[in-house]
Amino acid sequence: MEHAERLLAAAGELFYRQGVRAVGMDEVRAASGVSLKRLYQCFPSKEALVVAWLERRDEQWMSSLTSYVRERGDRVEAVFEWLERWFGEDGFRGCGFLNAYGELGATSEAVAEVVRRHKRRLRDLLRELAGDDDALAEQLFILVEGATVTAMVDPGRAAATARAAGRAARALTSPHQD
Amino acid sequence: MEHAERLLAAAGELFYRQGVRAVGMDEVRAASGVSLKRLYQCFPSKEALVVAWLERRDEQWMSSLTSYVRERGDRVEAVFEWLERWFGEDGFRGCGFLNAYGELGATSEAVAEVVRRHKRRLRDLLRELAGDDDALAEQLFILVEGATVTAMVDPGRAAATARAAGRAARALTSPHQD
DNA sequence: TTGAACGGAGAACGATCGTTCTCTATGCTA
DNA sequence: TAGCATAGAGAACGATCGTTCTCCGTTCAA
Repeated sequence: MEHAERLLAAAGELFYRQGVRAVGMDEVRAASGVSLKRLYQCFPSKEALVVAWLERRDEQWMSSLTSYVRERGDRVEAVFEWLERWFGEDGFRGCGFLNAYGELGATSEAVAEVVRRHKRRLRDLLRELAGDDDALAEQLFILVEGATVTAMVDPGRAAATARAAGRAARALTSPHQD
Repeated sequence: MEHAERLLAAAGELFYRQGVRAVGMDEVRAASGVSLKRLYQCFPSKEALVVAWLERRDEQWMSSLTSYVRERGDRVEAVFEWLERWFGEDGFRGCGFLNAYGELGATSEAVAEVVRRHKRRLRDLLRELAGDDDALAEQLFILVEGATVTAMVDPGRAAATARAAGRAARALTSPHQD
């Protein structure tokens, strides 16, 4: 359906930029150009819209990161190059999943579940890039998460943050080589 | 004033557990036992209450972490031992500052500012523990932030997350010694 | 040309929000 | 005892929320 896509794009932009609870359904209607009646035909509640947004964001975010690192020979460093680009995008405001979890995770189990699923997928990708080294993958995951929230709070130094995390990743991946 | 402390304790618990916007002022009144009239005498608006909560939390959180590492000879590893304890506390739900920033940072400049100030203080402490090595301090900061949000989303593995971050910190601090 | 199904605009609804106001009881001062 | 300031309980207010409903114009089959 055409309308669902317009709704998800408009709602996602608003949710990400302002936080979920700060955005009313009428604001989604105005930004998407889809009538309120059809909005509720596509998504029976605001919670359903939020969950659908996060699922779509998971697919797009993971697919963008995955194809970037695939094109660069599955090197771990490519993850942090990709992060640096992402942090520099207009309107970057941290991890939409972590923000949604902090805001709604205690209230909505459906939101908490889709966030955990996204983080599991990210961890799986990092484990694969780490050659199935679970301990290293966990450290890389922590670096990615830490760099992302740090870049959110201090966007002026976001590029430096991504590079610092990338250097840490390199040191952890090849601890005896520098 | 006695009432302000009761209000901050009750409101902080609610804000941290449920998210700020999910908590109404009447809920704060009920949990604190302070009348609505006096609540607004102590804090002229909800935003003022939120900011005061974050400032108090900054003092308590930083002072708890600082005294813990001081008692252990200012070792960097002590930071991650402290994190592991924190993650295991009842009701742990990640970093209250990051959660507040994600929820309100785009709306309230006062909230954004107090969060940035708290993160600056944490970074300053880590820089001191890192012997004024800025690059190392930045990596330690990223590890602390990453471990905290990871522990929020997956509390069942929070202790393992803290230890993984601690091992990464050790490797980065003494890269040629293991 | 008629009529029935549909869709959009937006009014309406009940709930809840942050904030203020009213009312009454209490205690203190003269 | 009389009068006044104060405080708490909670009603009230206007705004806004998520959600539903009403109205009216359009489309298309017969």
